[in-house]
Amino acid sequence: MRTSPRRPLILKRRKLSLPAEDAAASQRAVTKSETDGRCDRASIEQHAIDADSDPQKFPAGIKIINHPSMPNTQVVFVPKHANVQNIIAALTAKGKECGSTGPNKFILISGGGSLRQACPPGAQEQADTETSIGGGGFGKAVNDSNMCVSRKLVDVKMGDGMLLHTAANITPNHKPKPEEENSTPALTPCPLDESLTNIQWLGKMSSDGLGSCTMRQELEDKENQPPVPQSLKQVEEDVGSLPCGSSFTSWQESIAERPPYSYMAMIQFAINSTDRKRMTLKEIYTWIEDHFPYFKHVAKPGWKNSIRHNLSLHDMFVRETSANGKISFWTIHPDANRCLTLDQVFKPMDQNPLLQVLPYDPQQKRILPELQKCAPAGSGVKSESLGTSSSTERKMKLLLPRVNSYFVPVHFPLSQQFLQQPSGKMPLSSSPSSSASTADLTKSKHVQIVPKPILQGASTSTYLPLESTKENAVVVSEEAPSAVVKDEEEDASLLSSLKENTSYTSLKPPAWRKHDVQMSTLESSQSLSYVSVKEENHLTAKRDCQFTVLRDDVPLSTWKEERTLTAAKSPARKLSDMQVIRRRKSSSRRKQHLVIPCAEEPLLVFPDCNNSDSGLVSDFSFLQETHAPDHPTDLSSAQDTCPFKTPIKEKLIKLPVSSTPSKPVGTTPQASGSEPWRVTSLNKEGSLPDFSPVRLPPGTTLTPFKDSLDLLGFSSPPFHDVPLFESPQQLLNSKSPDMTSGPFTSSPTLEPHSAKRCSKELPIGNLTNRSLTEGLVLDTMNDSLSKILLDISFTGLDEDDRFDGDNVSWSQLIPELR
DNA sequence: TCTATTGTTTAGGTGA
DNA sequence: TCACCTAAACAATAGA
Ligand SMILES: [Mg+2]
Repeated sequence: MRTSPRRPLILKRRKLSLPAEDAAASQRAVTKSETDGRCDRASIEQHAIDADSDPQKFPAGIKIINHPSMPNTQVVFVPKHANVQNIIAALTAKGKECGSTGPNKFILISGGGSLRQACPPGAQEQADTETSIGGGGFGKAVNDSNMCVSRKLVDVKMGDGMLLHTAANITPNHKPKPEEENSTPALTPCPLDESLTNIQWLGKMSSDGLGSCTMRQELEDKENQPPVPQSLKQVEEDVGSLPCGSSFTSWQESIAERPPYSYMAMIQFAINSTDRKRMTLKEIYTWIEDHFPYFKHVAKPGWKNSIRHNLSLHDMFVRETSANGKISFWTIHPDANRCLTLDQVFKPMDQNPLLQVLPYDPQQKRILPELQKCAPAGSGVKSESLGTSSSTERKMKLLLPRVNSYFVPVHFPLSQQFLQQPSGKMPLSSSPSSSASTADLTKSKHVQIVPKPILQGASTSTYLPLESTKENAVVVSEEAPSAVVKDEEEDASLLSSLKENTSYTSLKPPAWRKHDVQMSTLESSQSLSYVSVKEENHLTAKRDCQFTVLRDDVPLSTWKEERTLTAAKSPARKLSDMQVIRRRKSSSRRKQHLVIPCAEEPLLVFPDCNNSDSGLVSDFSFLQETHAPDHPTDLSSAQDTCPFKTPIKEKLIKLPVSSTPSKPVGTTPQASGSEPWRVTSLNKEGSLPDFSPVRLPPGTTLTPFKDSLDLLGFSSPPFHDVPLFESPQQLLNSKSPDMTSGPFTSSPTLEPHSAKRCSKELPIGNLTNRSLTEGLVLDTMNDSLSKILLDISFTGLDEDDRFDGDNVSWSQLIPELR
């Protein structure tokens, strides 16, 4: 039935001959479940029974009663021994009874009682109250009369903050009147043929009842075996095992709901959830299963195949092996890693008004996960997806629009401190003479600039404006470190890293407060370094940086910072020991030759300004190491080293990355001996290789820049109308009017974030400008890519006595310019 | 040798 | 057309 993964799973309602079930047995079952002493079940049921002294009984002792307080809601008590068929039969029968006017929400309560195992007594009491009365947890049930989705979920508020997703609706788009609730079943037409049961969590289950977990696991090992449903109890246990006190999205709570993330996104989430930004395949499996019970309980085992497929297919996922070659770690290519984590994709809507206007991606039934945030723990914020069939119960607000823009973190090797604040706080104006208040600038200066260019054939490193409008543009290109340090400790730390994968760091409540982030030069270097500074803090990394403010090809300034690697804390360790072992393609099926660390890859130095620069290349280039190529082997195989080989991109840009006949190699002219992928990573539209799980539907334009894309051309000098900033202050005081009206202007907030090894993200110590982080999730890799927004903050310009307003010079800001 | 796991690649389908 | 999903073939590898 489910012919497409995008198609919601719908159980066709069938006429079921409800097997007569011994009422006594049913009652026994229920009673037994009550006497299991699991938290508040008895209380719940008792209360429910009190509210409805005549619960309807269905096969296997399933009882359905009206919710004591919630209209259109019924409580379904599922005895332990009831199987899925029983539940379906009961719901079907109930739905048939009530017809279109019947309750459209059902709260399923399993008789297993294991749900409450983890609940402390106090919490149980609370749960009892909330659940039975229906005011707390039940009250959160979404009851959107306008919702067009066919599924509604009812949360059962658990004692410790957990939410149990248990219910599904029966009648979509129908909000029965209260007086219709108890209508005689036989008297009303039954619309359930189309709708019953969009009960995904049931639908995924096979008809052969509830299999044992063990059996399921055995079969699950065979990836091509159909999934075996788990018992409700097991499911509930797993659900209950989710961390308490955290805010969960429905797919995190429910085994029924498939997470609205692509595999690629989930893999990124998984990998980025670790400090080292790497995971073994098994760890990825585990992480996904832990965070998305759907995959643990419902999804076919073939999802693992898909994971592997994605890992292999997408070039952003790079496999590295331990020094001994026995362990393969999957990492995200530093150029592609935006450090997407699960906690970044949702944020409380009430804390970011901007999000409320953010569009829903019509091309994705699933909400753009990367553009969403979830309510923080305990906030009680229930959200609902923006519009749509994805219809998660909670209100999901897009974090950022799927616009043709994204922020480019700019890493300044400044001795001055950085201060970043939400751009929305920034009274940036379109010109230095604007009304930007000094007071606002006192704390932070933001510059959001630079259109993201789409240029065909662009091949250089600097950003090009998409338009020759009046926008001020700052072009910043920076070399970012991209080395992956490997050493023998990898293996030793494997176990620990395995443990950390299950942490729920991503579930921490988003911090939507401003942070004045400061960093020293050293901190900057460390945090910016792709090497495992945190872990390998004996490394001190400097890197070449190029900072270019362009106007008509005139570089305002550039600097370079020499990057060195030293073994400060571990002198005994030689650099060679820390070489990245990255596989490259090989003839082997388990291909990918071992490659040298990125840090030692040939440096590609782009011209500071080049009309043909796409900016996209810069996006890569500034992330590259600038070491001299001390590994000729890597040089010789520059073509082969392109890790990005998404077929589409390859087809379009002929990236010489393929090791297969279907992926032509070497069709792209070598660009000055540099790694071609760094300079020719444009598809026909000039987009970046797609590292992003976020997709922007063609034609989507949320910023005014889009329309000016066609203004770009190779014949036009970049930043034709871009003023040249004489000073940082001027730069900071200037802002494109478009930006002020853009969707980003009010959103960014700061949140502590580990940013190492993340591209397009400005790590500042352990803190990262939230705006940058969020900006990273924007997909700029597709056709609609139109803009790059620079988010630059200069902290301390006002605090520092050395700086005197507009008198601040670049040389002051950048010591290298002196 | 067998099996399981892991990794790569191709192919086909679906929805927007 | 594209992104994404799913399935599958195939191979390398590790371990029993
Ligand atoms: Mg890959």
